Amino acid sequence: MSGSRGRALGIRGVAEKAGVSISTASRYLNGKRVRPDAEKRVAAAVLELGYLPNRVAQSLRRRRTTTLGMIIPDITNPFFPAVVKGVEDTARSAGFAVVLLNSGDDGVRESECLAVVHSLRCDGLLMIMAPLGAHQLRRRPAAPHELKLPGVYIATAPDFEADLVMADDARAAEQAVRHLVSLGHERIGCVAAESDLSVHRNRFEGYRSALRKAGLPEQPENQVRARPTVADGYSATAQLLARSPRPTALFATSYRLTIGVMSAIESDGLRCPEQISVIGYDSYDWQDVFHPRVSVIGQPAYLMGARAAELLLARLSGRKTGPPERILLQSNLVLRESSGPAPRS
Amino acid sequence: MSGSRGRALGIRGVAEKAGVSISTASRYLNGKRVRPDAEKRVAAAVLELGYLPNRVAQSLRRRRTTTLGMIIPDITNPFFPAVVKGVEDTARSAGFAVVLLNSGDDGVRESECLAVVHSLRCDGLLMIMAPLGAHQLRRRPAAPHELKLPGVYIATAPDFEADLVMADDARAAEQAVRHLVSLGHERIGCVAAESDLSVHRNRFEGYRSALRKAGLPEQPENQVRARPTVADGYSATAQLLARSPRPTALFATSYRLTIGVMSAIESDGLRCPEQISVIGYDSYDWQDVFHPRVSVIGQPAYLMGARAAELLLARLSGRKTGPPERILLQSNLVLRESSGPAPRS
DNA sequence: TTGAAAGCGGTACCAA
DNA sequence: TTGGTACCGCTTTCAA
Repeated sequence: MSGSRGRALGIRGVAEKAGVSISTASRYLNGKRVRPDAEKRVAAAVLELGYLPNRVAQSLRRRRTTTLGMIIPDITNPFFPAVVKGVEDTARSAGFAVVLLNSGDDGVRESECLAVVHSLRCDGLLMIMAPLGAHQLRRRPAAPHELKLPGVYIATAPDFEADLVMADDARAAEQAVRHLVSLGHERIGCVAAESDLSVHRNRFEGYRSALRKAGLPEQPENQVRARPTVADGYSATAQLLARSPRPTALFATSYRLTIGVMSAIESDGLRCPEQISVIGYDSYDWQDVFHPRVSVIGQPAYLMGARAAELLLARLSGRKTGPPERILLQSNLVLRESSGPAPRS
Repeated sequence: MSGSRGRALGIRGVAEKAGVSISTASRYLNGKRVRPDAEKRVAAAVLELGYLPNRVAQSLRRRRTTTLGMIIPDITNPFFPAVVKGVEDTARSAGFAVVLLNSGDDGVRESECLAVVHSLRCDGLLMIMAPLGAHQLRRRPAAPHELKLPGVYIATAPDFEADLVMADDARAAEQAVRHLVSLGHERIGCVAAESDLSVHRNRFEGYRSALRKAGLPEQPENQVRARPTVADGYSATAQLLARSPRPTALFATSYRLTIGVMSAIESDGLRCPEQISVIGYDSYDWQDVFHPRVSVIGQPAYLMGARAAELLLARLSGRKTGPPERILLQSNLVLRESSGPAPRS
């Protein structure tokens, strides 16, 4: 009746009830051939006892846990859930469970997370680096590659060779700004995340590159860096808006910054896109319905997670060998209504 | 130099290098008293070897994994990340890691998740039930309480006694609708999640209760149920809006439904709140900046996760005993601009 | 094919 | 206090 009455007996109990040796039970459970009648008896015993193998014991013996660690800055940032989902879905299809750790945008906590993953003996690691203090990673506990822990980095590249899945940030940013240029904007500001992560550097470079290619001046006075929070995005934008002449378009390099930018624009009583255009980062369904409908660069978040997990799994199974791979996924420009023609001066 | 060169020797290696027995090394590592010089030598060996205890082995022997399973419908629904964070933060402070599983709103997958948690021998379970097919939970693998797996439910109550952390959905919904009434609305529609989960039932009941207490008619023609997706929220709302006379206010019982409702309203060319008011569910920072600024009921998501984890941890440690506890947390009505006076007919 | 037995890396009991 | 050792539950030789 019940699947787990009394103390769990383990495989020993199954073997006894089936009248076979532990070895035979184990073999059956692992899909190896056993004599037909034994097969039936073991199967029956398993069912009756509601037996589920103890993965802790399996892990100890097999020296693999079929478990993946995933370290992310903060699940509360809406970009991450989709990549986590991508990871989880593909990991689970392969029988792997994932342990999720939030580093809290903090380099030292990130190191602690790494220690947990190591201590748990996860077979592999999916890592999205923290924006602040990522350099800490180079201290003890060591970086993944020093731990010889198979790992793939997501979204942002570490400063050593490693498997990596990232979006084409520079290209996408450049395209976004080029679009602004094509709309007639000449003073294009940038509210950039203050971070030494490659993601953010690349986005900023994409912005500058677009300016350059368009023959527009460097305009450092229209660029400002901010910690990637709504509040800091707001004040950074307020600064920019105070300039005279002020920019007619703004590019924000992260989700929270985008919210901050829009908020500051509204506070200033500016109409978007009539008086000022903006293109932000990361795309969500609510943006299709709330105003101003903000134009953004959308990242293939789910896919990034899925591809990263696939690569890691392939590495673990030995299906894939060779030098570190770098997978570049395409972002796409989602044009909504916050980007319009430059106002005539 | 390196923390993990060559094959890991384990505690055995530490003991050897320190010139003590394995037992002594183990004792030291577990904070028990050992003779002072041994203490120093072991500490040095640990450092030099970069030794980190193998939690798999510890778990097998101690029969506890210091690991929590957490099953949620879909991390991609923005309500969940905050509760996950609450869980993770408090779990980690207590030395617990959390394994995150998405049930995908699907009852049978939810059962599989449960099997994984069981197989992994997680010490406890945090469960947010899936909206669809939750009844499946009563099949094999059994429900948590049948597995004798300590667990606390979050957000929605199972149909048996269990530790539980939930928001005061009925009260909050009633308050929201009462507010609409106080604004002069009489035809108040409800776009309710089609689900037998207690969360959703309670919200709907809160709505009806407010109507009743206000002496307003039942108006079933203004109520519609929809699967909790943006698309279904949209079409359900479209239906409601086609009625004549149409409702002057709408209450949506979930986040995605709220988006769908706003979208349908806009498609109909209705101005909100001038022509129609709405109060939705779940509060996010972007709602303060994008229009219409939607009024919603905000749940204490992070706190729900944190309290649930606390309770579970207390249960595991034996600090807390006794009958199932039911923790009720307060939601709050966030009035923004989508709720205004009823239009004069 | 099958069963006995040796571990996997720790913990904890027991005698010294 | 310390060291020797059985054991946690399962996998995997190895010999029969």
